Amino acid sequence: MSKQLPIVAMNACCAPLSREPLTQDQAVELSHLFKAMADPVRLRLLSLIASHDGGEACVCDLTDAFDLTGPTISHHLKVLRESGLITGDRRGTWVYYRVHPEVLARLSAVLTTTGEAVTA
Amino acid sequence: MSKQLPIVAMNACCAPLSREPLTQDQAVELSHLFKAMADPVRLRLLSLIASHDGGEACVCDLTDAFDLTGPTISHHLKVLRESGLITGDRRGTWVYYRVHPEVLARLSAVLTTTGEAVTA
DNA sequence: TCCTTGAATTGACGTTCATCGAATCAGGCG
DNA sequence: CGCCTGATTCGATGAACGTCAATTCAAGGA
Repeated sequence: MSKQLPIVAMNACCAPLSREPLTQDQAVELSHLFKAMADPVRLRLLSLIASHDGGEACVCDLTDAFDLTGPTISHHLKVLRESGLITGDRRGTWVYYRVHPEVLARLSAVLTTTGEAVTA
Repeated sequence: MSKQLPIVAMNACCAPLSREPLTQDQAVELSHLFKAMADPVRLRLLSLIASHDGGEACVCDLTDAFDLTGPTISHHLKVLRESGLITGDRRGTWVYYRVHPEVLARLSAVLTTTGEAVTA
């Protein structure tokens, strides 16, 4: 399920915000990523996955960390998945998620205020 | 108008996402900032202001860059302002906006995937 | 084969959000 | 003072979003 990188994630994006104005297209592209992170539950999911041992976490672990129903967690994971921030991988009964570090790094680079370029 | 930094922006935030799981409070706090950037218009506003000569831009310039009405631009600027990403400063007839580089830098640091710490 | 457990999908409901037109506020100038 | 221009606020409307209960799907084990 969803092994490949969504297109949106790959060409995201551009020079640092403070360097030159974003084009309309770049802004739309970036907004999808920021929208995916614009929710406390998804931010915690992201950090739970990213900081988990082995760089991956099973849905069962994630669900326990919240006071929310399974379907809701599943929904948020889908949003993160479709934005290209994470990938899911079924192994037997369980599904494991891991983050795409390059995408996170790209976003980090876009927000950079110093002249530094972050090579992914 | 709104010269001081909103509280939300100042203690945002924390170790990199990949280092350790965010607390509920940290996630809520960060989500406000990401929500403010989760819109193409606001991203372009932010980059227009940040990359403008002298680090500031007048609302009149900003409005011209979009196919949107004045009130709509004003609304987006308010969202950015209340999130702590920018400040507005009235000088005579015109209002000039500039970004808070520290806040952007903080966000960038949170998304960092390498072990690097970015000192603001 | 059937049943059980983990995860995703569907459909519905209430809330939040982007956008606009109209009205209002803030300064400068005649 | 009265007007004009730039910017914000207010109120309304339609779309997008977060959440849940119920259902469906996937993979193992009896």
